[in-house]
Amino acid sequence: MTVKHSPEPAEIERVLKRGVVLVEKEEELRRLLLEGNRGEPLRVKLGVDPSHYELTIGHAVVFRKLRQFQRLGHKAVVVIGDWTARLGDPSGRENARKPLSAEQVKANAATYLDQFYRIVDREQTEVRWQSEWFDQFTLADVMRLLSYKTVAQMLARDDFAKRFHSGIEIYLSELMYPLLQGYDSVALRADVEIGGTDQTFNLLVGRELQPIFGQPPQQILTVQLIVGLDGQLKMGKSLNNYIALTAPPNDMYGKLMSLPDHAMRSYFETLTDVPDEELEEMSRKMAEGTLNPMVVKRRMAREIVSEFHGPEAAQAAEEAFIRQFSQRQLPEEMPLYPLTEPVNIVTLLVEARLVPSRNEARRLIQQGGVSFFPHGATSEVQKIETPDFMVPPSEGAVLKVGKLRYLRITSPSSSSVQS
RNA sequence: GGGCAGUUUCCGGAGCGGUCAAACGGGGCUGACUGUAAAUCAGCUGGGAAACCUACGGGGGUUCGAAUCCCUCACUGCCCA
Repeated sequence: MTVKHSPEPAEIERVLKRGVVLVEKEEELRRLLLEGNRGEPLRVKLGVDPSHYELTIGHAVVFRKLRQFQRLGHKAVVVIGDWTARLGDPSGRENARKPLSAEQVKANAATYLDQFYRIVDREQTEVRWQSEWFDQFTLADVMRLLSYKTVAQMLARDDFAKRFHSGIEIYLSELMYPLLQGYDSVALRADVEIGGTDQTFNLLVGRELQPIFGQPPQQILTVQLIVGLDGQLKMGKSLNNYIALTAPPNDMYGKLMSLPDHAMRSYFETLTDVPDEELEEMSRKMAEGTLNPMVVKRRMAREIVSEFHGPEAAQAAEEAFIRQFSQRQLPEEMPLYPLTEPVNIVTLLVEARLVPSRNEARRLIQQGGVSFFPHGATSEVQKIETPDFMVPPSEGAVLKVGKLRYLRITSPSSSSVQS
């Protein structure tokens, strides 16, 4: 692997600006990217928290940035934070987390990397584990590390400060977190570290630690965190406002369409390669009222789904979306449920797992949220008004619960004939 | 080491012996409107057909009856040393 000989300045600017919030010493990083690092690829570090493995498209923002570095010929260095996972990332968190078993960490890391390699080039990636160096650490090493930072410096970090002032507990182990993560940069001789804006403090600690250990300080670059489906809070699994990185195309498309308009710009910037000039123009036209935001959002959804699943899948997802939601037709794909004899609606909804409890099913019926299409797409809609309704075992009949939940009835005999 | 305050349903937070599955807000869900947007309006939001069961940090008690009183254990915050 070699560094690109004459990297395009425009490409470099894109790496430095697009979706980026902060570059510490931008000039230095630009120079490294332009002139190279004495012929060596830069080692671009990303810390991975193996207590999470269900990734969201929010993670993809950082991954894409990493890939941009790779395209310039640089090397991704991934650190699996098996030690820091035991402390729990204090970022925006309130409760201590249970420590994970070694096997769990390993399994999580494997799942994480599978998803990671959907975006980042495996060949240009080096994977390392914190335990490689921290298992060797002695108490003396720990003490030395602790002596480099003061309490006041640690409390400068805004989430610590907030917790401290509002009387929420902060464990000493949590205070170690930035130091351990920072030391990773030393162990790896990182040239650059990237992360979300919530990692800024941790990245800076790495930068401060390296010179103490006789290394040049890493450059740091943070990318925007995208907001979740609610349009307010950052996307996260615990907030249940996320789109999974592995979400199937139709699901991903639909969720993207449900984003509030104001979130579109940052999604475009961080998850697509649509040029800035085009984005400017779209913003302008929307402000003038000559361009319908819905059209823009479709473009956004298409571009992003295409990033993860390719253009054909994106196109198909768009068509399915328009059929189902704009034209209010039934979706083509839905779960099947075999039925041989009439079954009570409440029982069916629970057994088909469309609803978590019988009370919930009854509530939905009472609220007019359940409807029935006796003959599938071609038939009339029938609103179910009583929990005593019996669902007939008619092939192709469809149940709709709320806006998104569907079930198609099949009769086992006929489906076996078909197959 | 000592003193004080606290631990409530998904989250925040009321409740201070029965009328508590628990006010209110947030979130979520359903419906109306719509561009599956935002905003808005209305309703619902432990399980069970019901009897009733499970829930108010853990355990034990007092009482006809406890989220509410007592003891104890655990955890957290604050103050003094």
